[in-house]
Amino acid sequence: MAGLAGAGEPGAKADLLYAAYARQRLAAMPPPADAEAFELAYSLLQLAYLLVTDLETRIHRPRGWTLPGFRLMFKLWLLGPTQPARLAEISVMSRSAVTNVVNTLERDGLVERRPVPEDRRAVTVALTAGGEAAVREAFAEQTRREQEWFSSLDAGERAGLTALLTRVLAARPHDAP
Amino acid sequence: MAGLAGAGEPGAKADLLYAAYARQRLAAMPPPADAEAFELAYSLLQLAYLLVTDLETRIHRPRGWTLPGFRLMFKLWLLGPTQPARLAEISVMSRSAVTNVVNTLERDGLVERRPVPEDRRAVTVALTAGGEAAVREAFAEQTRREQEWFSSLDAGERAGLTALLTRVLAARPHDAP
DNA sequence: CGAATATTGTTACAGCCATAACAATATCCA
DNA sequence: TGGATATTGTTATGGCTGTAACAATATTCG
Repeated sequence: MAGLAGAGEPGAKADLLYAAYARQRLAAMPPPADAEAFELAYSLLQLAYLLVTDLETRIHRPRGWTLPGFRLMFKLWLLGPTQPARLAEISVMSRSAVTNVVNTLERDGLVERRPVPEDRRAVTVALTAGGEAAVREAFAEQTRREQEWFSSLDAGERAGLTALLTRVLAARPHDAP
Repeated sequence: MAGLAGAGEPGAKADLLYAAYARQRLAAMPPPADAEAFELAYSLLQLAYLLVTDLETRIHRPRGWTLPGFRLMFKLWLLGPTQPARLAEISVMSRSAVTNVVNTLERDGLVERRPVPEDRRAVTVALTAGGEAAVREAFAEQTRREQEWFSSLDAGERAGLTALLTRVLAARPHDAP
């Protein structure tokens, strides 16, 4: 507590001060406490959370859209009309989550559901013309903003970061999603 | 589409196949498309999402808790009784989100709200005995699981990954959260 | 062929998150 | 001192997420 209370620097971010403090406290604890594991997981989750929040509030919300909606539309943009079950699989999401996102996108005229003649249970989700325009517009802005976020790393460092993340992703625990 | 349709390997994860396909498609597009930026942001967000989902479903939900609830209790464990506004600040969350999480934790007897004599608007959130036991238990399990997730990297690589993430976090855009 | 099983999409429910508006209280400063 | 301003926590509303249950349809296989 005392370690954090000081926290004097004017531009200092509260989340970084907390992380440093937590790391130091955990380093003084016996196992299973693991200061390195904490710091890695914390920085990963925190960076992802901040990036998501930033993209959401800065790019998508002002247009009346959402980041999950954009990510789904982006997949449709690359893949063409796709069934919800397939979208859920490549997004590693539940089918009901896909249903919800598609509902709001459809309500706003960005995608449409089409029946599948060969399978009367199934449905295909497709971008409308408006949806495609929305994807193009948001995609350009989002790319620009992502570049800003990682501009503190040079190209080699960015490649190294991507490589490490990709390796962890590919080697994820066998009983993980 | 054709590039993804094949996707033959039995153990292949659909999200990784999609990422590889998207990267390849973007690489063939003119700017502002940026395949490297996409791959970096995608792998970061995807890894964070999968890790969060895994911790949530494997560790916290089975005990009737949630990951956001745990993260808040963990902060209380390190910091002691803390005001919601301060928790919101170090979590980079809205105050209403803190209110919601505290509500369910309080309902389940894991934390309690205490009035602050010096400021009649304010409140302090504190762990109960049950809450502290819950934190200790979940903390040990979560640390173990995090170690599993990153076991494909050696200690030096993990440190390098942490360093890169920390740098991006510290140098985040000035107008970002 | 037909019954058991699997798949598809949806709904109901609960939790988290954000924004906006609010009442209560505290602080500032003219 | 007292009115303007700021802060604190909560509520309302809407979107995303998961789990579980469901009806409709497809597939499997005895």
